Amino acid sequence: MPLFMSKYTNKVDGKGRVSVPSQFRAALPSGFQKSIVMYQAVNHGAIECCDLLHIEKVNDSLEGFAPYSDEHDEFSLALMSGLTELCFDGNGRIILPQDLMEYAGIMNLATFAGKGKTFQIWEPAAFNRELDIARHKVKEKRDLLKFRLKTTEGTIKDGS
Amino acid sequence: MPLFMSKYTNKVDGKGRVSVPSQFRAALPSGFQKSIVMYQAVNHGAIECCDLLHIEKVNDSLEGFAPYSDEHDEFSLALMSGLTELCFDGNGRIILPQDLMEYAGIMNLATFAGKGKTFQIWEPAAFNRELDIARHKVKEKRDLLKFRLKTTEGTIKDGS
DNA sequence: TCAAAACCCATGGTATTCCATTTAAAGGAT
DNA sequence: ATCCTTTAAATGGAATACCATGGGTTTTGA
Repeated sequence: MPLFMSKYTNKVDGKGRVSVPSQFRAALPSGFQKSIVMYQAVNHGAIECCDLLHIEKVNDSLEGFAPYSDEHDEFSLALMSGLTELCFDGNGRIILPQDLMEYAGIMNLATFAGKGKTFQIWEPAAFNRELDIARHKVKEKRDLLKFRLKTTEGTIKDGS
Repeated sequence: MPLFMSKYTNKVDGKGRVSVPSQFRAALPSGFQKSIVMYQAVNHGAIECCDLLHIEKVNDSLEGFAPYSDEHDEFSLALMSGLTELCFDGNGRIILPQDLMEYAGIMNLATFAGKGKTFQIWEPAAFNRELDIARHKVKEKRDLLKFRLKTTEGTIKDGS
């Protein structure tokens, strides 16, 4: 499974265009390489991004709720209405929506930060601050991370 | 699988015409791109919309009830009699029915909000209020959402 | 006959596509 | 390792196509 990793800072032009790093584009699942989906990150002033396949899985999981239930209504509205699908132009660029740029405080530069199955887009200075904080948190809590091993059956169990 | 996502606010002209966002029209299943079906949202003062294929599936699911049972009677009547099918004009617009506009409190602007397999049409201010509520509910209930993984056989089982 | 709906065309703005240039990375040879 | 060549990626700007919107005209059906 290809993962989003490393970080890249690219320019945002007057139209709001940015090049998505080619490594990130290459990490998109086959059949889903035409676009990415983005939304406000829940815990930070940043843009969170993933591929459309990931969104389809989330949507499928909504079927766990009865179709006319309050929960289905609340989750589908809150999750799906906030999404934006952006297709790449011929050069691998997207146009950042105005509201998301403002939410993240992005002006002329955008930092793409890999997070594994997703990645984020930050205003560069804000990203550096947050990265610093995250590293300190990880130092404190490092013992909490446990490796999980995949068995051949595809199920998951705790490793040693 | 195409999904309705993101949100768009369009004008309603004097004739009650609105452009359905092109992204939503493009998300309609092939063979069902001439019209959409709408009805009063069950839980809110909003218009709920979907494609005709979706309605056919809902209708199929009514066969889970015995043909002359009370439930079959109640559900089929309640769900199907309130539906309105609206065809697009040459520019991708529909004419909102008067009663549904009043039910949703829509005057000059209409907000289209994607919900995955369906979407809703709201009076813009009412939508913003409801979105805020829905987001809070989701934060409280977020543990209820369980990812569901499709197996290669096409059946669905709970994942971890 | 009248109003509502369907159809048609025109416009302005926005988003998409295309091409040209610059910059950076990768590979080979000295 | 250094320099040069080659390729790919990122950037800038212009041309094009699409879409939302407004208005008008014809058709439909009550």
